[in-house]
Amino acid sequence: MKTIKLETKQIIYLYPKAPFNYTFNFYKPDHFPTSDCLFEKNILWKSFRLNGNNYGLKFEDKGTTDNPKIKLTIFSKDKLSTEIIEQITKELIYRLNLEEDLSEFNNKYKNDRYLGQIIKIRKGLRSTNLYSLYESLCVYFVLQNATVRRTVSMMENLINNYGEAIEFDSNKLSCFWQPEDMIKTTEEELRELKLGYRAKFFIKLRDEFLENKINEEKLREIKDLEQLRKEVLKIYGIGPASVEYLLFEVFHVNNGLTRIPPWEQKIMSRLIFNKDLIATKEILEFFKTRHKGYEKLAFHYLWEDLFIRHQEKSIDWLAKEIRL
DNA sequence: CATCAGGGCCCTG
DNA sequence: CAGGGCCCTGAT
Repeated sequence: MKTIKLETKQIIYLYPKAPFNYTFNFYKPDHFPTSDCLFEKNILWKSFRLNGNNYGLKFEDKGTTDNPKIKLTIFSKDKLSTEIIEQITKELIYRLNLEEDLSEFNNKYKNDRYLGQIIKIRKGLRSTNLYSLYESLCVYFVLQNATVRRTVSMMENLINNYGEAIEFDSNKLSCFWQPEDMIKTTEEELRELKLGYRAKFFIKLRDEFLENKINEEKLREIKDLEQLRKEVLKIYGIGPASVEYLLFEVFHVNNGLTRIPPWEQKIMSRLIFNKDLIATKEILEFFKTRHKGYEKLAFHYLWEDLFIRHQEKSIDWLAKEIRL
């Protein structure tokens, strides 16, 4: 894997719509570890690919929850044109969901028995995702039917074989591969990388992106939730479980929770009902009645808060559910 | 040494 | 719409 040094710097500032909690929107202890980002001392370094170019992003908090301001340093090989900077900015505003107005949600549930305390310390938490649609889909593939260790191993195999590495701001990070990096890749080759039955998903996904049959821009324009769901479910390898992640993380849809996968079921059973296992129907009903219109976002608040608390001080029952 | 479920999905009948 | 097959791994 070749390493590209990015030494040109460009600083810009991003102003998210308040409330926006910097730390809890960038610090994600629930995500499986990947070598494409690094979070330390409230700074996030992330490799970033746009239109075939590699960039290094460095995010720093320069504001408050009610008056948010993010300092972004873009590292690149060559000096960036104004157009490119605008393009990157626009893309980040979408992916980080910076224009989402959460005041109504945070106000509505500030006294909610389950969300109230969380909102108090983490208001402004929202659906954010620095990955492109293609990159997100690849992540959902390797999450399927696998525990953390296997997911990590599949991801590292893919990055080491098809990705690159960049060095910027004294950090070395790996970069996600893009569809064109897999142009000569065969299913057999992917099977050797221990991707198993998922191998054919990657081949089909590459082809559909290269033929522009999957177009992220066009999908973003679909405002009707059920139509969007129907459209993304057509993607080979994406079923009812992955589509829930996709709608919330990639397209920032806050409502419409329809399915709770087994692992989430166990954790929510304990967290909300203090029981070993509650029927998914009952969990869905919980969000539907209490947080109508914000089911997924409410789920996200509970989930993120739990994992942040776990990171700060280990929660025994949760530690047992995180299978390596 | 087997057998099996696991942060699911596709295909068949 | 139910159920079998699929890849690999660690647990039992």
